[in-house]
Amino acid sequence: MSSQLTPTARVILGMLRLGARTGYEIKQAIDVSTRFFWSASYGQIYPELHRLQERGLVRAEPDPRGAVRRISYELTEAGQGALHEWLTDGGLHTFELRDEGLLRFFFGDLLSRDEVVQNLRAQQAFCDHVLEQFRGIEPQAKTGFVDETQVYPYLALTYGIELISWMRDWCERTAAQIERGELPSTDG
Amino acid sequence: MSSQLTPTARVILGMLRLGARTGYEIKQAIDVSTRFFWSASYGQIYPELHRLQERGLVRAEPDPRGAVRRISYELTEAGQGALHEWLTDGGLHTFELRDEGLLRFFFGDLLSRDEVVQNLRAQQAFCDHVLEQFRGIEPQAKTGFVDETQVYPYLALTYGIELISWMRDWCERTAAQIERGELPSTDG
DNA sequence: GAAGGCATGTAAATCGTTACATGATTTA
DNA sequence: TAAATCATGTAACGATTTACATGCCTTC
Repeated sequence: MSSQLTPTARVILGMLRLGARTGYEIKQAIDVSTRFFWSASYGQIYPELHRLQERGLVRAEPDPRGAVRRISYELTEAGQGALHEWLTDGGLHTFELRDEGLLRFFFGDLLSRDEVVQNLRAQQAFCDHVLEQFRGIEPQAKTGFVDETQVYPYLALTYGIELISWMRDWCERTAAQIERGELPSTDG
Repeated sequence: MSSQLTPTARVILGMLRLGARTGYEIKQAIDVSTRFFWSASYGQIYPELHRLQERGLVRAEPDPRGAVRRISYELTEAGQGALHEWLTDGGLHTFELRDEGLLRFFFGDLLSRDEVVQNLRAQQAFCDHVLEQFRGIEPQAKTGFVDETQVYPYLALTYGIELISWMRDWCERTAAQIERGELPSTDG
């Protein structure tokens, strides 16, 4: 068994350890960094913070910054232990992909050549869109998302950029091949 | 709005169109093909088939092959229409990734250099494992998963092989860089 | 005759998103 | 003063996995 931490607990503890303090800050950090491979919504974050507190993995205290009601969290010893244990347990890890573009491509035999090409162009455009988002994030990532002492978030971003670039290229290459008639298509 | 079809309905209709007949056959087809980017379990497939029948997208009839109780489905006109509509609606499509290895890497600043390298090696081993599975599928894919007239399922498989190979390479490259000390690490 | 695969299904639990509700503060 | 943003939360819904239940058929 790999870890007692729920999926959302894993990002939460990690983000707290990197310097995020409130549920709101955790969500912000996720939205500019891990959301492409590990997302979470308020509907998960706030209840999970309560559960983590009950389990003694985080400590909560009202945060007096400004006058807005705000709750700050930090890891307890047990929380740091659980986080480190998860980060180093060699066990099997979640790897899930849900790619509707690829599913459509898989069913390409049910489409005309033109329709397949159109779908590939749409996927390519989607990749371009994601790459734009990534490049918008780059400056923040270089100086650290949560505070300025981290380097791995930026490396993870470059991974994302290279990966999506590869996908984009594949779409382009494949669409071109189909247009040139190098790959068949059955019907419409 | 992209499509009235639930995620599971999309594979089901597609697989039926490619030649699968029963819920069992659909599940088998998924498990050797789309499951890496679009999976489904019996707990979804059977209820969804009932719902699709109620909506008039599939037609059911008892299948007399052998003596085992067995229910065959085929697409109705409406079902074929809905499938084709989904396959060609240019709208936004689901693209979701959940990658725990990458999340661990993202939190690499919380680990020692050695621990990060170990994680990367584990990810690399995971990629090797997936590639083995893919290569085991290759012969079936060449001759078609559901029947022998399709070519796109095989192309989707080669996509998967190239993609995972790229990931594997990245793990290797990055682990080597970290070992050579070209990338820093904060702590343990 | 036992084991394993074929075949269909349900119930419970988990996980996750979306929409909603509330209220304070900051900025235009 | 209106709009946007900060900040916390809940309820409803939808999607998915897992475990269970059943029974037939084939092979050893």
